[in-house]
Amino acid sequence: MQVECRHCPLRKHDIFSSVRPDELDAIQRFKAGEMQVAPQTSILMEGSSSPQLYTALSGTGLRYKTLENGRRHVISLIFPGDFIGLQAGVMGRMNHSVESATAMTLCVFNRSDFWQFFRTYPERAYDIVWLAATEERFLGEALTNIGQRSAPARMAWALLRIYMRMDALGLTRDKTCALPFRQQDIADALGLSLVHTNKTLARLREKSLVQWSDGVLQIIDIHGLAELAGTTTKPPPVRPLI
Amino acid sequence: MQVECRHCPLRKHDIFSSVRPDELDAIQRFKAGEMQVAPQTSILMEGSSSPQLYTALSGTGLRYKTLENGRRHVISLIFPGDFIGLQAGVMGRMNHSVESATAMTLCVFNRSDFWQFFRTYPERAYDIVWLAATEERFLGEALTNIGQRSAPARMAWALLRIYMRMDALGLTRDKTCALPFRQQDIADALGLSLVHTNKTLARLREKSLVQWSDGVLQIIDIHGLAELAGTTTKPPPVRPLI
DNA sequence: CGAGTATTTGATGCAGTTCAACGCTCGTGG
DNA sequence: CCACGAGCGTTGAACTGCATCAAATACTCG
Repeated sequence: MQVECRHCPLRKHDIFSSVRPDELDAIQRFKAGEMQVAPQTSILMEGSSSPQLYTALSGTGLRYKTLENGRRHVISLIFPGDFIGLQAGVMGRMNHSVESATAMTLCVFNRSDFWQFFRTYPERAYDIVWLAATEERFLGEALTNIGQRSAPARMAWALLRIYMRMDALGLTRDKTCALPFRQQDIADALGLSLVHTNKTLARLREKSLVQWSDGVLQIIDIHGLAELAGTTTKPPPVRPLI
Repeated sequence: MQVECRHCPLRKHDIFSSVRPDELDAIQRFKAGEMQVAPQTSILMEGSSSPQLYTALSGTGLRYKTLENGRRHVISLIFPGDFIGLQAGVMGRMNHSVESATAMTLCVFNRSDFWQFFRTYPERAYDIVWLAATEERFLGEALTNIGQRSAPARMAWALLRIYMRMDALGLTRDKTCALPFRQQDIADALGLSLVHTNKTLARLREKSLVQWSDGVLQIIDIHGLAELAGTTTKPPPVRPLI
């Protein structure tokens, strides 16, 4: 049985902005269905023109690009509430691939309804621009992180980002949250080799900043981590949920 | 004297999609004025909440972020036709700074009119999403480039990108175009040191791929360059112009 | 129990950083 | 009109953070 939008479990979190009931109904009508995917399942492929767009309801995933030489770069991680496939929605084809890391539940929208929805509900259209601008902002930060910082700083930045986002979704307890990725995924996201990623993690562990093992991330010294990362521990901004 | 939108010199280029006359009038009304800036002038500051948005009419600039440690990362270069300040437009404040590289002419819009324009002209609102999605796409590519490729490949990718964009604007002649940046700017964009950037450029020159000196970029072997960069020489897609 | 996958650790090498110095051009002021 | 300094490009030398290679240790699952 599908979740009705007005009972969407995500909306109870403060991180998501509230919408008027009539607009919630509009989102409900826009929603074409739900989809369950197993871990490590391909959701969107680079170059493909998917007829569907998604919003992650539960579970985590990752966006990545593969290169001619076989390497890949993980562009960003996907958390519940993230909108997936905007590029396919407006440009017709994806420029990166999307894959689940854990089992995921996805809210499905038809691309063919996208324009109609966009035109009819300008406030929601604005939300979509907001999401796109926020993603742009994130990517700019990630670019800066990878381009200018050392491996430990990159790692600290990434782990802190992940933790703050999970925290905003109520998915943390006692400075601990699930981090269902492989070290290889993080390595590919930070532009580091797997070996060096592992050694960098070991150093952060020795310095009593974080602990990550068996898919569980524990923040031990959040301020030390933030200082190393060169960021603050400010929670992510309130964001729209489509 | 200001340029009227319907006589905008940029629109004659095929790279920009055409709009209906009545919509051109709407853009004209949205336009609040024009601004001339000297080279190396700050246009938007990170953290500021600018009351204005811009479109570059002529000249080039760059977006960058500065870090606590004094380093900076150049997120992207700005060419004529680029929309500037979307983040300030939708989120109220910029996450990066914008600065001119050459003298620039900017088309000025008031942020206070933005929502009204957005709501009234859904096709143009859609264009804005398109621009945001395209920027997101570019940043994803840049991230992949910096995260996974060697210095020569990064450099080749960047120079090729720049050249293709300039070409689409009719700003090239005989495989040659102006490239009004310092080596330090490119270094900061690619996450390389200035010294290594210089040496990498020297290597590309020795291999007869490109030549860049005195602010002029000359592509000598575009296919060799594309191969090194791991990309194609496909021209950038047709894009909207606000 | 064996195969496949993920994590960990050690050893070695190199791509890229950092430090340092020099040349060129241009603007400024004596 | 020349001296000086600032900014940018170039080059050499030394160092190092990270990649690469290699191999051992878990762990899961058929």
